[in-house]
Amino acid sequence: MPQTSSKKKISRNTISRLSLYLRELTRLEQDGKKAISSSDLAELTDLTDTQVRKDLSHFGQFGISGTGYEVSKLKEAVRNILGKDKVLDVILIGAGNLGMALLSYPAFREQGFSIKAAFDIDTRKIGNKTSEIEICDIEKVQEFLKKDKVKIALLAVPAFSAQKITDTLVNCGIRCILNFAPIVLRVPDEVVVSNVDLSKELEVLSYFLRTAE
Amino acid sequence: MPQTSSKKKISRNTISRLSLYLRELTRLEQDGKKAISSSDLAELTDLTDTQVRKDLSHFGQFGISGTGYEVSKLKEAVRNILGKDKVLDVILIGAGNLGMALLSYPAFREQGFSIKAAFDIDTRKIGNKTSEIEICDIEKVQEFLKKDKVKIALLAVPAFSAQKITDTLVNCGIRCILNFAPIVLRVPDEVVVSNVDLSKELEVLSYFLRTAE
DNA sequence: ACTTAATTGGGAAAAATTTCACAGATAGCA
DNA sequence: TGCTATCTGTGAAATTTTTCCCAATTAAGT
Ligand SMILES: NC(=O)c1ccc[n+]([C@@H]2O[C@H](COP(=O)([O-])OP(=O)(O)OC[C@H]3O[C@@H](n4cnc5c(N)ncnc54)[C@H](O)[C@@H]3O)[C@@H](O)[C@H]2O)c1
Ligand SMILES: NC(=O)c1ccc[n+]([C@@H]2O[C@H](COP(=O)([O-])OP(=O)(O)OC[C@H]3O[C@@H](n4cnc5c(N)ncnc54)[C@H](O)[C@@H]3O)[C@@H](O)[C@H]2O)c1
Repeated sequence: MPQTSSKKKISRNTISRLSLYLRELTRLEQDGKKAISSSDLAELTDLTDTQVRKDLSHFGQFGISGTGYEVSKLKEAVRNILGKDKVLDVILIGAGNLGMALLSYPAFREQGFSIKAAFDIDTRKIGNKTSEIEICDIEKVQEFLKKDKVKIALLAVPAFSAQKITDTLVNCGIRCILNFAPIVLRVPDEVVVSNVDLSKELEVLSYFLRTAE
Repeated sequence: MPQTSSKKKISRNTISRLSLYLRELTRLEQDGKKAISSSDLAELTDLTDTQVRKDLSHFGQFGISGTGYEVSKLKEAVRNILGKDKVLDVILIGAGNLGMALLSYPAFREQGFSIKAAFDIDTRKIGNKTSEIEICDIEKVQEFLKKDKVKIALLAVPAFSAQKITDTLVNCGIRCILNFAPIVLRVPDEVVVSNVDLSKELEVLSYFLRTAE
């Protein structure tokens, strides 16, 4: 309702596709490519040229009729749309098998995400250090968020404790959660959750495998 | 075009939601709940009651007017729709940080997925054993798939080698790929790919964080 | 047996998303 | 300069997805 900005609402799928464009544009720039057409970008992302143009058109005009898009200019534009002009700080909750994989994934930092802190409840893990990040006691997360206004949390704890932690995080100012636990989190309207649900993905594959036969 | 089965095409999103229903129904059954209404199931999955009923209606009539759904009956029905009446065999390609997390995740087996084999190219990893699964030389994957007709692969290799491995896997009969590498895979029409793209998810959160301000 | 309340299934309407189609812009070349 | 190729941006149309709505069904209470 209080849509502060003047823009119309953009769907999550549109934003997901922008992320794909950004990835390809980054590669193209590294490869020294100067210009690209919507149909070539569509080819790279397995979409259609009109889809590409329509997606971009929600945010402005970035191309030149007859010529296409300048790679580095479009890349910057998409980066800005996605809010990647600044480094994006995140915290990690749960340094188990999955959490540790996330912590030691160098591409996050390269892509402008910075894991500022990691928290766990297991005393055997607290104090360990990986990739410059020390794992802290989950009890300290409240205190941490009072000082460091991180807005995004990666949630990699077991399902049974995910909701409780979520409530704490939201209370401490977390506004976005990337949730790996197989549970539908309850959050206030202003908090955004993305779910990474591997069982769901496998079941989708299972369904299509079955129906293809 | 050659739509073998008589059914109309069901969207991926519908199937994703069925997976959510299945998860909740499984919990409800474990908790001893006998019956549930579409609106209660919607509440649990953060959807609407009409969405739940419409999704199910594509596959038959599972409820009783005025009463709702019998939990165990609906659970079985959804399980069958998703092809989970049989154990689903998968292989893992790439036993790095992420691959090892997948390998040691017990919930997959509990949910009817079975990792039959794991493959890597790194000689330091080949021969190691985790959760009863020995990591094999990737060179052996072709041979393995000749004997074991596994149809689903979890692909957790670096992006630069993902396409090449994919071509091999598809040649050897793999029909579904759960891809963790940040790349759009090229596959023939009959092969289904699901992408788990964490950077994409984070960028979606970044966008919504920015626009919420 | 009758009434009331709850609930499904599915056609119809509404909303959202994708695709179509084309005017207008640009570059290359004769 | 004029012609042709190409390509964008965007309303309009088509398609897909979601929501609305209600007749029909069931259970429970009186
Ligand atoms: N590992 C996988 O491949 C995989 C796949 C799909 C989904 N998941 C999901 O991801 C989540 C994490 O999986 P995992 O394999 O890393 O599990 P894990 O058990 O290895 O790690 C969970 C970690 O969370 C910590 N923890 C528990 N309660 C906590 C709390 N209240 N506060 C802070 N930390 C807490 C534990 O000490 C542990 O270190 C789970 O919800 C799991 O279902 C994992
Ligand atoms: N770790 C994360 O948190 C994370 C997050 C997002 C995406 N990803 C993606 O998931 C994939 C795996 O990530 P990771 O962190 O496990 O990387 P990793 O480097 O730890 O592991 C990759 C593994 O693949 C193996 N490999 C390389 N080429 C191979 C080949 N041709 N055949 C078989 N095995 C091969 C390597 O030996 C290594 O063991 C990557 O594409 C990465 O971009 C990882």
